[in-house]
Amino acid sequence: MPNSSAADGVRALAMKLRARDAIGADEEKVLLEAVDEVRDYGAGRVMIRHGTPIEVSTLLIDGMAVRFKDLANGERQIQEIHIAGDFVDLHGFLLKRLDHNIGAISNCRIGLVPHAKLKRITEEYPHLSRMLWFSTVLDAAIQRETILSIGRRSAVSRIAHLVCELGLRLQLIGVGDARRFPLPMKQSDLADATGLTSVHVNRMLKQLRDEAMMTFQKGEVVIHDWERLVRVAEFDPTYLHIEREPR
Amino acid sequence: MPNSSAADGVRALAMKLRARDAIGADEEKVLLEAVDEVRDYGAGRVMIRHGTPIEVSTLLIDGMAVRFKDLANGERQIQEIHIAGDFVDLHGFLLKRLDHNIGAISNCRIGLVPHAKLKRITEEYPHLSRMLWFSTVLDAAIQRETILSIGRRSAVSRIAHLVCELGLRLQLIGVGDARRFPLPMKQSDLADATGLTSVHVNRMLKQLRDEAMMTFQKGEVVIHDWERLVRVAEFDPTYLHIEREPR
DNA sequence: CGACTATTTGACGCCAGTCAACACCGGTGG
DNA sequence: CCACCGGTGTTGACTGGCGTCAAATAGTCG
Repeated sequence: MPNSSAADGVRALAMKLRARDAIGADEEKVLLEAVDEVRDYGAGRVMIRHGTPIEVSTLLIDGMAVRFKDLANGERQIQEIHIAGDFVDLHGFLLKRLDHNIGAISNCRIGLVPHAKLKRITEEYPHLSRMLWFSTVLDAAIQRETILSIGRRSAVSRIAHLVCELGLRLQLIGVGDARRFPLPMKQSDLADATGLTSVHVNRMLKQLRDEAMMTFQKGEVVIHDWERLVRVAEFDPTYLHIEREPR
Repeated sequence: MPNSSAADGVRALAMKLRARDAIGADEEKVLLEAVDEVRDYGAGRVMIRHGTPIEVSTLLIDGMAVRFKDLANGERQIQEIHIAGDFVDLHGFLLKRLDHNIGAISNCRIGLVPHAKLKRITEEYPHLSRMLWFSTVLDAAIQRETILSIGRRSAVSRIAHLVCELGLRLQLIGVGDARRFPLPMKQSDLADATGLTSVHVNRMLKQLRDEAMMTFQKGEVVIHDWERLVRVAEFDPTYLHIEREPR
């Protein structure tokens, strides 16, 4: 299990937000104080099940988690991939119950933030509230790009795009670099995230490897030709809104 | 062009929100006062182009609009369909520039709300702010369901699902009923919304017609067998969060 | 070493895409 | 009133990208 603390999770969140606007030390402190409890989940576990009323939101402190839904025939669709510093179900503060599941891809450590504390933040810290709001609309932007990927991009392109996005998001919280980063997903997870089958994901990964663009082995992505990967993915990071603006 | 007023748009928004929580007359008034200007756009026009910095948000007063992105090869993906009462780019308040385009499907009338006024709302009306926040996370929930549709549902199922969702959303704002509602989209629009081609959309519509589930002609949907349509779509409206809760 | 899970590869099938022709419909102008 | 026209919808024949099925290989943990 990870050995990070709530402070590490909040730090990752702050890094992510600071790429978009200034966050004061006081605001970071408010966030840290909002974390009530820390929990661990093993890889593969479902951390939150859809439909259950919730009164806390979940900050991912360490590990990789996903939001997903299942269909009756057992097919699964991953709707967003989350990394440390992501407030996985902050939207649950408004929704009161989730419409999807949240699963641990790798071993995960999470911090629980009671909605009562979030409510107090909305009443007392307007700017911080807006930044939390921002983080939910950023998630939505990422999900919209996923709609484009799955709806219109080819299989190779979808995988390339997913890799570009995750590489960039991980860099923002100080994990990995432009050429190499950890990705603890199975090929079947990638399939569920891209709307493909694991067999076809495997074929596309081979293609990307054969064409010397990138390698994905043993939970690590190595990018050999970022330029070409970006071109194949039609990756345009605008939707990640990496710009410091007063928000 | 439509002949509705800003008040009609705000009323639709209030109806939509009141299906999820109580909204006071005072709060509705604040919303109405936030609308600065009303504009019309003809069907097919692009109302907001991605990338341009924005300082107002757009309330759809009348008509049908979509968020969409294009790929280099000219393919288009519609990411969400909007109806009267939808705050089409409320998230632009936080994002400062949009990462997608907003287009008018039918003739549209919109109300412009300056971000300065939204900011004041976040500082003075916490509950209303949370409801606006809610409406952005509701959009995100709808977009997540779209990811599931496009990623894992069959072609017929995607179209059936889209129809079920729109029927329900329109009912909430008092348009149409459970058996019949207006849908001013072309088959090619449906294709762009479902990640299919217009030819295949046509075939699936024929199938739904032949099996006496629903008809879509001349901009109107008539549902003949709601039960069966829901089953084909695997439509579960939980994700629309139609429950009054203190938020 | 053995059991299990994940990855890899090949052969084959099908759902949806492509291409193309034709029908329909409302609008416009002679 | 009809000829024409552009946009949209409809249909058929054919193609192809990705899915399915299945078996072999590699990696992991006891």
